[in-house]
Amino acid sequence: MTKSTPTELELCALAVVARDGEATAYRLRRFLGRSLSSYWSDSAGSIYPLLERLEGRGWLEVRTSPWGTRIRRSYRLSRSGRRVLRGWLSPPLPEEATGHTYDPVRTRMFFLDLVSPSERREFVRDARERTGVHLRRHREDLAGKRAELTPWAILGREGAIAELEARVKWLEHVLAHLDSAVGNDSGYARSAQKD
Amino acid sequence: MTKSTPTELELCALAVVARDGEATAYRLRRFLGRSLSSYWSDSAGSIYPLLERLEGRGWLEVRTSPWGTRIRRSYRLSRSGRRVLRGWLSPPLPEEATGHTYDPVRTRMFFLDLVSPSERREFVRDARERTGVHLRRHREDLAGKRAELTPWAILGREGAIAELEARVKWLEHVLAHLDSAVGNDSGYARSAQKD
DNA sequence: CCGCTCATGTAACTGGTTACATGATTTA
DNA sequence: TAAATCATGTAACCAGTTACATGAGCGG
Repeated sequence: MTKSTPTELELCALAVVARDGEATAYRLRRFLGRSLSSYWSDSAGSIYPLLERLEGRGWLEVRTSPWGTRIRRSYRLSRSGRRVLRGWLSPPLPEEATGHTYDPVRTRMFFLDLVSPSERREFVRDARERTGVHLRRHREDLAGKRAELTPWAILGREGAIAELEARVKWLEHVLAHLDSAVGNDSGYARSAQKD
Repeated sequence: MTKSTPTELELCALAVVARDGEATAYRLRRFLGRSLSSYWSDSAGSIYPLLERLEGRGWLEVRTSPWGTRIRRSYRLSRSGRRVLRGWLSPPLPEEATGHTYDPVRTRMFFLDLVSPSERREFVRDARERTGVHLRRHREDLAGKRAELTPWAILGREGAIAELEARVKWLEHVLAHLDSAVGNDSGYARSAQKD
């Protein structure tokens, strides 16, 4: 029936429409824009075509109403859209969805031997520092909004915090390793010349 | 000088070339294909144009040699490529790089009230189960290869394991919450009808 | 000489980004 | 009434995916 598997952004859009009963492109943009994650973008250039696409696939129904010289489009979940959404929230989760996520810091870690020991240390320290900032921001956000959040939003945020905590701990583990390991810049410098 | 910030895949390519001294598109593909993460793809359609692009920007130098009727292209890091690579591995890390990662399970968690309590439970149980499988796979992989890995590869893998452990713990926390919270299907069914 | 792996590509497509453009409504 | 915010879009571009196509070298 439906060929292409929907993207996460598309599914998230369906979920927002379902949660709110109905939604406009603008509402969806605001929702996405409020996210603390850089993964979600609220650019008009992605949202407007996306909703048209979902309507084209029959997952959303559009209701238009005049609005000055323009047209206001409000979307509701169709029956087949509901089905897609339920599938998204039901086992089995796709294989890739439960693996480790993509972490730019971790990727760089694999290649850290390409720079000098002192640069490594600075890199890891910086990473820990900045992750700590994100962590604090998340904790404050959760503390401040706790009362107005649904249990699911709270659990979700706790997940993000747990992930950040794990990363800080890991980076401290790396730092400890760096301090204990042999490695002085002069030794590196010699070998680096050769390459 | 250089307008567009390079993608992570491009930077990773530079790093692989630097690590190996020189590399062909095929070597890079194999490297990417071996990754346990679904983030990295080894499709020819991305790799070959990517290396051409990097050469066009002056970050890689190509050395061609005849190979039957075809041409073999081997890439080495140029001086400016080395500079870009060092920037990648030096503070300050970009803001987005140190935030929480994109986690498909967590995203779904925010919308879990759209399905019934029993479906929620099944979803979370499935997620925990599958994350556990990934975790075990990673632990085995690390145990098996530890001897042949560089310290950086080991630390990187430990980071992935730490992240997966944190997710399992979080999902168990969610599960405990589900068990303790009120929530029976009949109650949900009634309110779900209305929407 | 057959099949496998090593190896090199191309073409069509697509989802998302960036940058631009503008109308309607509310608030100070 | 001016500025801010709410709201709706478009067009050019681009990285990466999917699917296809094929040559080289080697072991049985």
